[in-house]
Amino acid sequence: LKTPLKQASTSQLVLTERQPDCQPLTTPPKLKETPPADPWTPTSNLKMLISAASPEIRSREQRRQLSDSSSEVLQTKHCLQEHLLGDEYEKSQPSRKEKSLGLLCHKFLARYPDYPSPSQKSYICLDEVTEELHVERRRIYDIVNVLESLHMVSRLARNRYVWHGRHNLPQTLQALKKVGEENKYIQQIQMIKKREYEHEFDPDGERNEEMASSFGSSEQSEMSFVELPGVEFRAASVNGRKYKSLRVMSQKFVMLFLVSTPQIVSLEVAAKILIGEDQLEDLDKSKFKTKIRRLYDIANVLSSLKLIKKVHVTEERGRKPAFKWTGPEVLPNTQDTKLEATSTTCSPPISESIPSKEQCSKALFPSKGKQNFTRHSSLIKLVKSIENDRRKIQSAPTSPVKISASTYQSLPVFPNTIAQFSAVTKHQLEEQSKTEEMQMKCALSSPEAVPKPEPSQQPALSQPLGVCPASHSSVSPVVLPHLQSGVSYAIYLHPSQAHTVTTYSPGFMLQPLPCANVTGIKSNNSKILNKITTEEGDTQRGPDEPTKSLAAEERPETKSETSSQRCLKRSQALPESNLIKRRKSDEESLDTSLTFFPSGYLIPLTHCTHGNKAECSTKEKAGVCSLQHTAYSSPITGVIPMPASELKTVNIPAFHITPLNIMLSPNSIAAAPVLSNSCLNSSSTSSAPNPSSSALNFMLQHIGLIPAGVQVPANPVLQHVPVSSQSENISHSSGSTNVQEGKVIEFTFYSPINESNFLFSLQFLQPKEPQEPQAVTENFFRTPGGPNTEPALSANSDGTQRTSQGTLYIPQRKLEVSED
DNA sequence: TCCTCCCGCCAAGCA
DNA sequence: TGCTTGGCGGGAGGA
Repeated sequence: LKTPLKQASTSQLVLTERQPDCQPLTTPPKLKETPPADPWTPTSNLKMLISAASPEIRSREQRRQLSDSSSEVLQTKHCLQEHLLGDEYEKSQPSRKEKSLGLLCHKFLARYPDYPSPSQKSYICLDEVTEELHVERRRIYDIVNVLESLHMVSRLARNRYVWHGRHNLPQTLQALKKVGEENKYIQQIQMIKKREYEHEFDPDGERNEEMASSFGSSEQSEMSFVELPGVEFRAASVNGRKYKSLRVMSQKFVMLFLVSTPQIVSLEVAAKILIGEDQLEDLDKSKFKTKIRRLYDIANVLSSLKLIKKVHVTEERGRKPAFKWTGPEVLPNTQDTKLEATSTTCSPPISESIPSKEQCSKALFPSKGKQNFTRHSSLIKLVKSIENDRRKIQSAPTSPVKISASTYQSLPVFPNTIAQFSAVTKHQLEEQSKTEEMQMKCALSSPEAVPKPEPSQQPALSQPLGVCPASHSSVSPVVLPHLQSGVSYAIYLHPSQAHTVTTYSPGFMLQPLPCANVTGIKSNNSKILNKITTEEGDTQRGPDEPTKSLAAEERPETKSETSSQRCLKRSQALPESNLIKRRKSDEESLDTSLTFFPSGYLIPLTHCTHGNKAECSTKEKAGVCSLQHTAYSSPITGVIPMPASELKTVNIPAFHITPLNIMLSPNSIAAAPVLSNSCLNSSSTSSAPNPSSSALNFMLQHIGLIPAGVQVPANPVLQHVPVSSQSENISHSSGSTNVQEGKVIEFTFYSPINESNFLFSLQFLQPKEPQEPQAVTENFFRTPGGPNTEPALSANSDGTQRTSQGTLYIPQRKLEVSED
């Protein structure tokens, strides 16, 4: 409500302007001329009193007042002040509760449906809202920012937002929970509580230092904004303030609830964590108070959303205000791939809702920004650690086992593993780019977060794919001799891309990488690559713009495209074009034909699953995959499980297959399978390290091909089938002697879990005809049916065993999944 | 007295 | 240069 007090403040300004001789803080002189429409009579006076007592009447009256000239409002105001002196006047003012942000948020939410029809997008005009709710714009920002953090609204343009309602809430909460787990909030909360006990009588003493160390150990220094596919955060202004944005605070506040058990978070703890993430060295009282203020703001909005409610917790030190989560229960992350957690710094400030492919391509790289890329020791350590953890679990009795904080982190929460994997990969990639040597490696990832569905429920391939054979001779996945039936995975790579990944042997991994373009990455572009990589690592901004532009370019016009997206597209048309221009300019300045695609991310192929054929079919045709689909596949790897009954095209988001540098010990070569394929370079085999058995076992375990704890023999037998395939369909023929386009390397291994053999194959495809960078970009993301694309995925069944076969096609890259 | 949080200043940055 | 956005903290109402 635009309260009389508010009007007073406004009126004073106006009065000062219009009546320079009138002091703002003094009671204005009684107006000699009363408004003709509302003469100041005893009746009107009574009316005013009633209005003041009744918010509804007052609101109506205030609306009328707003329609009047400001001078009239002033006059009424001043008259009221004169007639209601002292306490009377104060009593006429609405109480603070009536002006609370929570109540205002209620009013705000009442304007929009919880679940708006996609066809009826609600647009929020801040001017209208502020006028109708009679509040300052500033207050609306507070509400909108929190709502935006939950993806209930998204900024469309200046002064304009789109109302999404609660459609995105489950996904958002799941994403937040995931990120919260990764951010080790549980440990932080425990640490803070521990500190409170230890320093009960030393509130200021050494706590800061210890807090800093505890937070520093987890390196949670960056605020990030968790995004959802299709609901991209578009900061009004890309500036440093966004790191302290109410949005980010809101998300992190919610994370605390989602990871806590019970889901009660005190403001004090929340503030400390937020401060700890923000500035460890400034744990002063004023900052703490400010944080608390903001948390109250957020809490008010969340309370209005009925996501939390105020409670009090009584501890040794007294009664503390806290909030309890009353929102929907967020189940364990079984569909992480639907979610996205991206640092705000990575968020294109002007991109519109980056849909499907691009979003998907990001999704496997859960937030936390650059620390993901800077904090790591080595993959070997990681793998060993995970293996040890797994062994602990495997060997543990059924009774609960106390897990240390560190163990906890790496163990049950697979996304952490992936994130660290990615961090390692990222880091190593940077080094790769510096040395201008890259080599394909085999990698994979992706443990099943949930029990694998029954075959009846999941008739097709359920194993996540993520493994792909290396392009080089040094590459050698584990292969077992059992070839009863096989599942083949093939990743088709553009030769020009393949030749750029030659340094470190083993593997691929879907990971963030400013990489690849249709024309390939030239070796002499390492500087460029390095530059971009560095930018990404340091600021997370390097790949932003390409991401945005590409996302915009790839965005298909589909039925699924919401009106808001269209509107957004319109509103973003200019920025996008600017980005394109800028990118083209950059390309020109770099004197390279390369088109750097946005930083890729592990792809949530679950986005593109086939779970709902009817639902997906139209979108698939248009190149858009529903993000709502339940996925059978790994959230990490590139597997697209395909029920045999759904032999049809499935589009997948664009993703990047990039080399994963697995730090391998030289002796791991001994464990490498023997590659007899002549197309493999034997010298590379010996010169480049191969995946250690532990690493391979880790990977195989995580893609669900072997049970945890089971070790694949270190001397697998590789069976490869030379394949020549210039076409984009899989065919088998003789191989050649070089790793060139059209060459296929295949190998198999037996999965005791699936009781079937898996055949992995790698093929290099003939590049498409050169195109202009601009066009290339378009083509890269062109949806199936486009000139350079073909059905992304197909599958079939032989009826004898779980069988699926599919070809995941990415321009210049092709991933085939087949299972016999 | 402390909790709660309204309120609006004012800076950043966009158009 | 004006406007939008939103960080920030004073300070007042409420418990």
